[in-house]
Amino acid sequence: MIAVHMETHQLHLHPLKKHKLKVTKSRKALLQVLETSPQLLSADDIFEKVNKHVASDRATIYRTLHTFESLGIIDQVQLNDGLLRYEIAHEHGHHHHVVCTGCGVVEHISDAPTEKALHNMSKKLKQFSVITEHTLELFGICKKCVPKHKV
Amino acid sequence: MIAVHMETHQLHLHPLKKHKLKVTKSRKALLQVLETSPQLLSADDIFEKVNKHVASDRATIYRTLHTFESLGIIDQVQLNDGLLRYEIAHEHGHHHHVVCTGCGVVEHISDAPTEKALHNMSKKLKQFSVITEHTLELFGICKKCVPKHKV
DNA sequence: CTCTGTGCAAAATATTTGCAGGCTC
DNA sequence: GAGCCTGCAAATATTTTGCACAGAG
Repeated sequence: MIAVHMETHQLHLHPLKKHKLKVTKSRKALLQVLETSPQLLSADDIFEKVNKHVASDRATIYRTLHTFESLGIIDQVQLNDGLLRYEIAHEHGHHHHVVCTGCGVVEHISDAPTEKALHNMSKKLKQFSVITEHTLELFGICKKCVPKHKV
Repeated sequence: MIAVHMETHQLHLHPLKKHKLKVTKSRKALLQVLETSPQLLSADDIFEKVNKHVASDRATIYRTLHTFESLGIIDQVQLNDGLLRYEIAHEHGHHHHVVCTGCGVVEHISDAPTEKALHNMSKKLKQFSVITEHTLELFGICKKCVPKHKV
């Protein structure tokens, strides 16, 4: 148990020290919030959750998010509501999300056949010769939320 | 030529009369702008283009976009910059976009193999049993813009 | 003439920036 | 102690809303 705790602790501090960022309460809390969230969080979601632990300011949250994002500690995701959402950066590179419209829980996906189909399709385009990136997000109802919809 | 012009004219008026909306200068101009644009346009893009033809107000543009969207005359698209963009509603149902990061030109795509791959993938999800929708946008450089990037 | 649509102004929402003081290293 | 971070407040950007008047049907 102690080992597990220490390991988790290391994970929090590591990204900060690695990038020569100062370890502050606000930054630790923000990382903690993102690391433990099963959902993608907006800046305001993060602001509220962080403030349950430590007093912080929206400006600080926004600045911290920018800093972390440009250093690759976290990733931005644009869903269909116009708000930027954030998640801890995945080491495993390219992936997409399935988002529950009931509770917001997120499942990560990385599907070779889909990527291959996209690649094939891109070769058939009339006006384009180079595709540099793509966004793909799925929306559905997770197994825990299905019962609620049946009621 | 006259027939073509009349047909175009009919296309502008038709969606408005069909939904019992009053035909005003602002609405005609907004439809004209969207119909003739090779790009997806933001509210502000539309505001500026409309105002080259007729004097209009941002509030009117926003209200008109909401009205048209809820009646299915136009579609909203969320790209990766947080701004909602609009296009004339396509009769052909489900489709996606390829957007040139150079000039913004858009090509529509509707690819059966990709949709099939997505469908297959959705069956493999651990936490989800129902997928209701998805967003998919590709970004690249169109053939006209490729030379500019080589310079 | 009636009622929808518009312009103007103010409010609401989301994000950014300047500056002085506080905290990490 | 030096310089990065933060809190506060004000600025900016985008979208929404209230209201009185204008214009389409």
